[in-house]
Formats: sequence, structure tokens, C-alpha cells
Amino acid sequence: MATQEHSLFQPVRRSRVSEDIVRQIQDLIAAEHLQPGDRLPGERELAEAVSVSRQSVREALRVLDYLGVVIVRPGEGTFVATTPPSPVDPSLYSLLSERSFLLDLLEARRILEERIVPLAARRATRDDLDAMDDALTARERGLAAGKHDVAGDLAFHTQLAELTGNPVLTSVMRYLSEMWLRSREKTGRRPTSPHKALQFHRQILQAVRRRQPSAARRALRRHLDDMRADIEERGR
Amino acid sequence: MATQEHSLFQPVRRSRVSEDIVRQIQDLIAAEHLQPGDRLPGERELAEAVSVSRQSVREALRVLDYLGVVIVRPGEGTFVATTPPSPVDPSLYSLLSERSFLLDLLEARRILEERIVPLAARRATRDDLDAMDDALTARERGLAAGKHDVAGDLAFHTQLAELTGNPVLTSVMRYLSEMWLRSREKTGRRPTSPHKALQFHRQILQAVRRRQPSAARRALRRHLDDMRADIEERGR
DNA sequence: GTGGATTACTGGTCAGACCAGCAGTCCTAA
DNA sequence: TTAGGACTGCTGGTCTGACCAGTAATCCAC
Repeated sequence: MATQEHSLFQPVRRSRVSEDIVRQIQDLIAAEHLQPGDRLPGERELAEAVSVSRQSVREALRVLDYLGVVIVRPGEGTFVATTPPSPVDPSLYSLLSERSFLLDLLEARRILEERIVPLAARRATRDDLDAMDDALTARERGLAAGKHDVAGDLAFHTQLAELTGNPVLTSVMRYLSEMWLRSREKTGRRPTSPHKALQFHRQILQAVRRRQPSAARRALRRHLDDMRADIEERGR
Repeated sequence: MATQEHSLFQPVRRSRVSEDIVRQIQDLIAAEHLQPGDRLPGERELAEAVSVSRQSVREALRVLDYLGVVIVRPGEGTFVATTPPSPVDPSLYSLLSERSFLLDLLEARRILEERIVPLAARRATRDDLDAMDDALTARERGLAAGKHDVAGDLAFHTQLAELTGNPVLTSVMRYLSEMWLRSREKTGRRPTSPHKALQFHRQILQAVRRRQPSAARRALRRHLDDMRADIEERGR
């Protein structure tokens, strides 16, 4: 064919098979044919279904993996991610699945939250505090009814950051939370006891409500220390 | 760079080979061994350089392609993209142009860096410190020759974060730097005296080199206090 | 029961092969 | 001499088939 690009014509965009697969899977998720947590067919099966080589399927899955759309666990399979896909610093990506990464993440959280919590105790408005209290109570009730989502636990910490009134702190906290979720999802780590977490949250919030910055920081430290101990222990 | 040094690429070792390659290439770009527009070695060549199959190389390149780090052109080769992608939290976008935003940003930086700097003083390796020293000296010389770029000043702070050995802290610092640049770009704010900044940097680095965490933190505080005063004053 | 070995399956990796497009080279014909 | 086309070697794109190392469910012996 002589359809070269005279100015009228666009350069022909040769599609890459893997791109097509990426789009198809994303569409299936968007259309909710694939729900979070669902297991995708194996790579071999998928390849045959699309009449394509396994290599092309793998390239597609690798991309979706990086995008956070999908979680790939060797020996088990590939699953639709439960956390909303959020861009993660690409340079950190390869670390997400290492246990030490959660400890690094925890160190960063500690640095930040140790200062956020006292600020929240000083700056939060009455209304904000009431709203958080309601949210926490709702979560406690939800847990009693057997319902529990990890993202909600992290939301508490992000909300704490919001109380400071500094949107940058909120943004950074959200950033760390996203990495936390991704990392834990990739490692397949079980969440720590939700009851314990809620108790800590209650303590922190109480101190904040009473405008006791130091007490709030102490409670926060206990919470993070407990998490660290949990990570270090399970890692063995 | 017509001749590509293969010695730049290290043999690969642990889990998922493609992740390692992604990181190596990103590192090479970050270290400016690979410049925007440069052509990467062919897939086959790259594979051999890291003792890995071509498939793994392809998976890595596919990811880098999606991330916008690299441009792949069939028949020609793979090239480093000219514009590195830098996402900013959309919810903050509208705030970028407000003066108070720089103050919020500064508060976050202070919280983080006040803890980063002492950590750096404790953990940094000799080599890292020497490298930073060289970089700082180069910048001093550049300034004397009338050359000055704001991004370089922020790079100092990011490098400080790297000294902690905690990639999360580095990432957050980079995240804040990104917003800082954007915000200042939008507000059209003139940078503070580059000479003054370099002097502060020199003081901080010296304390870190001498393994004096407290002194390093004090120097860092002076630096940030100075910046805040500068922002508040000019805002009037 | 209970626990250990077995086995089928999954992703991770490798090797080698072929295709189509791009770009220089070289040879030929005007 | 020079314009044109064939040639050649490179590049990424794709496919096939094979083996490895984990997971998880099963089954069998104790």
C-alpha cells in the first residue's frame, strides 16, 4: 500500500498486541465483569482465549501490575486489585513486595504522624472532631457486625492529617497510605487485628478531642510501635 | 553518546528480573548516564548485558514505555523520553498558586527534613557524602560563573533524603520538591538568594559529614526559617 | 483424625525462531 | 555523474515450547 503520510494522513499506529490486552482487561474491570479480588484466568488460558502468545499476555499483565490494576502472585495467580489504582513512584515499585519496605514506610509514617497528631490536637475544629468521632463509631459498629476494610483504617490516619488544615500534609499522608495498601496487597500480608487498630484509633482521637497534643502523640506511637512489632514478627 | 558502555548495566539477581531492569534503567536516567533522547542498546544487546532473556528485557521496556520514561520505535530502537513524567496530586492543583501554599509546603518540609537530616548524619556512607560534597562544590563553582538553577537547590534536599537509605523518605521528599517547583513556577516567585541557599547547604552538609545530628538539624532549621521569612516578607 | 508426601497448576524465565519495518550501502542504469 | 532501486543488516513484535520454583489441594499412611 502506498498510503504514506502526506500531510492529510496520520501515521499508521500499529497496535501492539499487549496494548490491546491491557485495554481489554481494563474495560472488563470498568464494566465490572471483573470485580476486585477476582482471579483472572491463568496466563496460558488467557493467551489462548485471545489467540495470542503467552509472552504478549505477560507484557500486558506486567503493565497492569505496575499500574496497580492487578496483583500477580506466583504460584497462585493474577487477581484484580482491591485498592483503586493509584500512581506510585515508579522507582519504588520493585520494592513494594519486600518486607523491609513496610518498615521503611512505617519509619516515614512515624516521622510524619508524630508531628501531625499534635498539630491536629491544636488546630482541629469542633465540627471536624465530631465528624471523625461519628466515623469512628460507625466503624466500630461495622466491625461488630463482622465488616472490616483495611482502607478504612488508613482513612482514619488521612483524616487526622486533614485536621491539621494543611493540605500538603494530607496529600503526603494519602500518598503513604496508597503505598501501604499496595505493598500489603502485594505481599499478601494479613491485616493486623482490626479490633486492636480501632482501640488505638479511639485512644488517639480521644486525646486529640481533649486537646492534649502530647498524649495524642504517645497514643500514636503506641499504635505504630505495635504495627512494627507485628510486621517484624510475622516476617520470621 | 554514540558508543554505549555495556559496563553501565549490572547483571541481575533477585526476584522478578524485569523489575530489576526497570530500576536499573531508571537509575541510569536519574544519574544522567542516559540523557533524554539517548538511544538504549537493542533488546538483544541489553539482554546479554544483564545476562537475562530478551523476554524479561521486553517486559521491563514495556513498563517503562507505559510510564512514559522511554519511547519505543519499531525498526529504530528505544529512546529515553525527553519529558520525564511528574504527577502532582490533582486535589492540590488549584492551591499551587496561592502564597499560603508555599507555607504549608514549608511546614511539611520542616516536619520531614528535621528528622531526615539527623538520620542522614547517622546513616550516610562515606562515599555518599563525598559524592554530595563534590556536587555541592560543583554548584558553588557554577554559581560563581553566574549559573544557577532552582531545581539543583532542591536536588540537594532530595539527596539528603537519599542518605537515610530509606527510599520512602526519598520519594516523599521528591514529591514535595516537585510541588515546590510547580508552585513557585506558578506564583512567579523569585528564588531566594542562591548564595544564601548554598551557604546553608554547606553548613548542613558539613554537620552531616561530621556525624553531628543535632548540629545538622539546627542548620537545617536556620535554612527553612530563612526561607519562611523570605516568603512571608515578599508576600506583603 | 492428623500430618506428611504427592501432584497438578501458577507465574517466572529462558532459548531459538520468524516477521515486518527502517536505514544505511552498494550497484546499476540513465 | 547521478538518480534509483535492490540489498543487507539492524530493530522491535510475536510466537513456540521448554524448564524451574513456588502454591495449594489431595490423598494416603500413621
